[in-house]
Amino acid sequence: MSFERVIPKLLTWYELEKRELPWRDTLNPYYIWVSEIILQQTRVNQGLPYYIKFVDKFPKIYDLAVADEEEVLKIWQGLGYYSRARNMQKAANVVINDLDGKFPENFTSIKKLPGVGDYTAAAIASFAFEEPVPVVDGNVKRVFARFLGLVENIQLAKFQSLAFAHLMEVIPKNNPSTFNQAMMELGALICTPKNPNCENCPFAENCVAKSKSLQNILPVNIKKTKIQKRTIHYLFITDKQDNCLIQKRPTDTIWGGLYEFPNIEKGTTEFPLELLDLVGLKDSLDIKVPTKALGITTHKLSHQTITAILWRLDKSQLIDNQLNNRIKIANLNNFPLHKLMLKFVDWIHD
DNA sequence: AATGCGGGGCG
DNA sequence: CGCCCAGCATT
Repeated sequence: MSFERVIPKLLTWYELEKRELPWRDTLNPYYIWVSEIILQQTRVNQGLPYYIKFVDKFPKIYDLAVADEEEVLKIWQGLGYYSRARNMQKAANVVINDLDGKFPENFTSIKKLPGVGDYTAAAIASFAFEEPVPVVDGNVKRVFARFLGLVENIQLAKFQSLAFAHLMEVIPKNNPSTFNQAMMELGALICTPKNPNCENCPFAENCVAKSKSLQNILPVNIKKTKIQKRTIHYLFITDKQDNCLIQKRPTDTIWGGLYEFPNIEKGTTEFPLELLDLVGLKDSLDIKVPTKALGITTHKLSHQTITAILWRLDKSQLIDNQLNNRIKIANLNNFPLHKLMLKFVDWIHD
């Protein structure tokens, strides 16, 4: 069974079962772009409130281009993969400054924008401009592998290009956007990673995986991510005027561009004296080193498990150096903070 | 081709 | 507790 012949079944199913989502109500490439970036490696339910906040704060691409990076990161706070937000602002500036404010209108030129790869370029080009180029995301790869009974690892670039090439041949020239949406929707609602709902699948009679009872074996999805363990000591240091010190993370690390308390990474559990260096207290002789932490927590990410220890120190006066910003404790929440920092802020306000 | 990059929800 | 999500940039 060729894929092409079951497309009508897919489209019929989609019209009946599709979800109402705000970015499906627009042809504005800017809004579609925003939604696609937010949804990268992110579930619809998680991304939805961020989409609403984002387009409310930056209704036009110009608003995004001229915003402070910290404003953008503040909207993005808690969503993760923060390079997405930084790249979006770069791309917005490319459009405003180099492209005369006009969003690019075809796959190849859209893909040149920072943070836009094959998937996102295809999504925007098809949804906003009806260019017949297939989207190949995790959903589509899963549907494709099961339908054809392919046993290759869907994580490999080879599989990606195979699916792209194959779907490029069959994607309808008429209304390719609906085809793309439908493929992803099928993967999200029916052809799910675990326990796919084959009884209600429009492809049920034609699916190789189902005919061989391989629905729960396929797709082969091998990614070897070794989870790294780290311990980070954070310092909540304050003065008599209710100031504290925070610093900005460099962009080439986790949480790039977000703010946090001064910190160092060290495997031990007692107070690390190196923390004093960071806040200009290296030569102070009158420091009473804390023996008990204010709190300790385990922060789990998909690629590392961080043991975070928060230490509290009071000084009559704080020194803000190159590294640190001295801010009011009450103003912490004006800065973009990662989830671990938000945990700390909760502790402090308790 | 492999790795780093968040956070959350589900079985 | 492991899996995986409307992926991309970098090496």
